[in-house]
Amino acid sequence: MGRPADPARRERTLARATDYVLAHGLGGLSLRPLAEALDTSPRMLLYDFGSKQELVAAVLAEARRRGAVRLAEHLPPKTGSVQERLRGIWAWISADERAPFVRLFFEVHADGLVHPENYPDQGEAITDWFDTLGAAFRDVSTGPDDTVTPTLVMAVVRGLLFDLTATGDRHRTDRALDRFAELLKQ
Amino acid sequence: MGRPADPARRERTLARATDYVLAHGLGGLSLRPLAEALDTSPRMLLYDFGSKQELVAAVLAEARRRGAVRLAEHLPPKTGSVQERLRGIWAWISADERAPFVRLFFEVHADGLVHPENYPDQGEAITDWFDTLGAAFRDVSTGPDDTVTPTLVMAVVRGLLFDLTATGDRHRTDRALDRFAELLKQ
DNA sequence: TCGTTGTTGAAACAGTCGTACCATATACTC
DNA sequence: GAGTATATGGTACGACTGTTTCAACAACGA
Repeated sequence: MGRPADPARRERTLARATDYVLAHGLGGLSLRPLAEALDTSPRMLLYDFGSKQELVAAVLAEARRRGAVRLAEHLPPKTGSVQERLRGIWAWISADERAPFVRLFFEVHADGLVHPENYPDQGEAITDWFDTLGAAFRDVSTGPDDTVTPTLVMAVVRGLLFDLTATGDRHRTDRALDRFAELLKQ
Repeated sequence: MGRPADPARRERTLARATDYVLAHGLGGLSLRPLAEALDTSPRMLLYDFGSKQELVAAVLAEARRRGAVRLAEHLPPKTGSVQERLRGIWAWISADERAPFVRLFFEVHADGLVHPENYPDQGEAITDWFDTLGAAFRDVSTGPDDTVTPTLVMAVVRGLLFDLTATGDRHRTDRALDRFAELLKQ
């Protein structure tokens, strides 16, 4: 009895809110401008998500879900040399289309350093790449439980992403990755 | 004639404000709490710095100045193997005492990605390590103008710092750096 | 039609923000 | 003392924040 609930509205809003956050960042996020960009009202955002904090949590979960999907779509190729695979990962993650994700990634990390209490699973966001990467670089690992190789590979990727996003120097960062690939081969 | 100006007050305030920002981060910085912690008033902060934006700029400049001094005090030892030098840099930069600097570093970078217009010299903060590092790792460089080696070394350090600050896993990150040092030696 | 449940708008609340204005106090020269 | 420049307190403004409150409307079953 009574009017039927419309769960699709929340999903629609969540999707568009995630777009908005990816485009504008988390830092200055405010309900009123967000609502206006989404053709809704702060009233409805709170109605659907309870509070701003819960909305942000939902948006971050959605962003991570999207990232995982995109990654799964891309990673399959396990063929080729170590260099080719490494270059493939770098080319993908450093492409302009990934820039909003990368930006949000860095923003969340930085905010997590100041307010760790808001990000109870910050560590997982780092280490959950390891299963995937460990498999992709099994031939240069020291063993099946080797976490050091994925750690180093991801550190290089993240460090170069940091450099690239700050300096915009594509040529230099590309060459540094090539250099690392050569070192790894030996 | 008239009351003499007291430039020392501004300097004192700047020093304490920098301490405060290093302790509390840039994100939620607000004049009133800052002033209270510094035993002054928002009125005086604006009197000395003109605006919040200029205050922040002054604080960031001061923080960078301090970091450069600390680095200069530490780096001199150019002796030892590549591994020893690399481990020395890592041990120093990843020490707990450097945590506030590292945190602010990541925070500024993330904010710079969202508001590039506020950080006209973001790139320099990355590349001005190169002269120092290029000299320190000359023996593994391909030439005197090699920017690839410093780029890769700093990427590893920053990437592992990212990992360490997010996961707190000292053991794994230390071992990853050792692994990189071995690769670099060959 | 009525009761019930979900949805939505408008407005207000209590708070914080950076900043400006106005008066006053302080420390100096003459 | 007067004159003058710096230093400071107090206060208020206008714009914003997340959130709440109250009312109305919409869609359904009985």
